[in-house]
Amino acid sequence: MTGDTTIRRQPRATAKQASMADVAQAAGVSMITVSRMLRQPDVVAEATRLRIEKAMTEVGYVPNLIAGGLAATHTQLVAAIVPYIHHGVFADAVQGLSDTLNARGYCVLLGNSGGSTDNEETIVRALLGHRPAGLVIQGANHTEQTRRLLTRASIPVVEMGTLPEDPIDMSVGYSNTAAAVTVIDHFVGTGRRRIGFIGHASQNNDRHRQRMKGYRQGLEKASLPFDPSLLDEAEFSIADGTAAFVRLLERSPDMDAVFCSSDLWAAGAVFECQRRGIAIPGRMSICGFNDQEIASQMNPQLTTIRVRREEIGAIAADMILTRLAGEEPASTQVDVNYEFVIRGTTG
Amino acid sequence: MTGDTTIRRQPRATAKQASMADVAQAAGVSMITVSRMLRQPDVVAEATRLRIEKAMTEVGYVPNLIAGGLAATHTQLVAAIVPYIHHGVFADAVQGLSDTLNARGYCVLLGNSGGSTDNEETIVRALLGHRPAGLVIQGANHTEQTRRLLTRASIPVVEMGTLPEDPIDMSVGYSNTAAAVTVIDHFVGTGRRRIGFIGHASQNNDRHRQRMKGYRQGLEKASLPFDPSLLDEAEFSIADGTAAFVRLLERSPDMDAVFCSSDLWAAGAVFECQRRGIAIPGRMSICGFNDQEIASQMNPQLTTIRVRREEIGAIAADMILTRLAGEEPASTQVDVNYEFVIRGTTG
DNA sequence: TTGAAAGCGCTACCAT
DNA sequence: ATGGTAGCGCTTTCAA
Repeated sequence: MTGDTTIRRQPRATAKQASMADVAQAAGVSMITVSRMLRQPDVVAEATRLRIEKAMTEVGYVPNLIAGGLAATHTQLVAAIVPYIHHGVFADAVQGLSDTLNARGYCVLLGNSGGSTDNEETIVRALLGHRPAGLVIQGANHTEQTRRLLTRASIPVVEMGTLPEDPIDMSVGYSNTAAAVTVIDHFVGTGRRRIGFIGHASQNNDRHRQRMKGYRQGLEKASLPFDPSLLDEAEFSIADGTAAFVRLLERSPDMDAVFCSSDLWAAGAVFECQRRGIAIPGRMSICGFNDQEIASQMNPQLTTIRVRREEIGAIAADMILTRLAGEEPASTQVDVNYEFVIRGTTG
Repeated sequence: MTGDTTIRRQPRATAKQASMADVAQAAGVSMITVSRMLRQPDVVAEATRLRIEKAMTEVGYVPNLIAGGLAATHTQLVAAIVPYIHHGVFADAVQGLSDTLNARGYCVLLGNSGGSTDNEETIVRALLGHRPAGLVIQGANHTEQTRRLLTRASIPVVEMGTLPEDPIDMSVGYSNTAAAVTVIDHFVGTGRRRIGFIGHASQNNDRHRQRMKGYRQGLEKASLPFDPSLLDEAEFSIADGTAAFVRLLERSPDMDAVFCSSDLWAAGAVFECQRRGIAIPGRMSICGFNDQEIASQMNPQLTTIRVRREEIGAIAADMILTRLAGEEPASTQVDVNYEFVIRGTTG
């Protein structure tokens, strides 16, 4: 709180960590042999290896990946950028990414954009500073500058969660538009005519924009009119879903179905119907998106679009890893597809 | 991509990223001036600064933090280790951590332990290799070797989510035991005598162990017998909560209350009661833990223990940051406390 | 206010 | 199978 100027090297006034040189000395070999043992153990003689291993535990050696990264001009880091890590939908993908990467000795450098493309640009720049070996980013909606940074970095990049028309590099996702059309088809097929839509407010959210597009396409297919009063928006919470649903109901009391671009919002709508005694799916048909756990557990169970998010993360990791191994992935634009899960809230 | 031997400075096939030297040259100053401009802009003359800034955008410079970290022997990285990032409870804390850290120019290096202390040790070692400036870790249950690694690293360490008896360094959390006692007191006070408990199977999960301890203390306080047939375990899902609840009910049909060490399990129990027509809270009183969003949104709303998880992450970040600034946090063992939220599932 | 030299701890590239 | 020598791109003294 005070002492701005005085002591400079106090914070890390610490016993130095053991370096590779220490290990080498303790094992009676040269540094490079230690280095090799770490990266290509087979090349080193059995006896030498044992001596080095002993020396390493003796001095408590933890390899300095920073120095290694500098020397090798590539790190063991993969950057992952999502809007919010505390949203289950993104966290699932990061989990899949992290698990796959960890198994191969890579670590995840995490970035949150907060759902803003400007923040995203800032965070991309910050992460790139750490010279990650690859980068995974949610969505395909980025600033021009972000795209430029990513291209210039000349590292493998994966956009996930969508199928971008103009990908930066690789991508893994599914068609949000097609998924939305599937939902509307189902509503129409079960006799619904006044179908509402709850999407996300942000202009930056390409997933929700595409679902909205699918919603409109679905209506057109069925020659149903597009009515803006059947549209509303929410943030990422159950409560917001409830609020949007309530507004919709006030504006359009004849609404007989609602497509929620998130299970949380759909759950909010279902809970509200229960409170008001609105019959589901008799009077109101409700469909969510994502197949988060709540969807299959609540009563009635939610009809929704299932997306295997951890798999998306894992595939993204594999693509990065393949490129880093100097190979080319079998496919650089992977469609993992979605699954329409019909349950109790529609019919 | 070909030419292995010919050209000298072409190790990676890519257009080289601009370096500080490039910026210096473009701006007509020495490298060190560029370096200074980045770290202490006030020291550099206005005119020089402008020239350098222009040069930086011209060449598209992204500072190499790896090189910087090596030279400065400390990085802009803070490691965060949680059991699973896709569990909302942990993701919330990481979000708070990440936001606070990002604002100060630090990035989060993420590690998942998968809930195993052995994995945790592996991941701690891996993350430490990147020489993070600090490290935040969930819980206080670690292997001896992990503790040793963390101590030897001589960086600020924060254990979060509990109040450890024997902290490695700093900590921020709350008393899981006291929270559990509070819940049992409430059950007893509302006339319950056969109180069940659903905890987590893992021996590595100290939070749940402590809640179990609180459960037993609460029973003792009320002179209620401890009955193992009122105990069951679950993994982290609503469905698991349902399953555990069902088993409990079969074993002890006279159970009149259940304390679930996670809102998800409590939700699973509530949903099951709804299916079976068991009256809540009349016949069955149910309490969760965490106050996740579902708790306040479902019908009936869940009685639970509220913990401000994002705040825990933010406080952890602040403690690390304070230490890195060479100061000592006002308190190194912070109790953020919990809040007992009584809602519709008990009474 | 700016600069020159000397590494940070490791790996790449050649030798042996 | 093992080692020597240069750097990787920056920051840290110390000087000017």
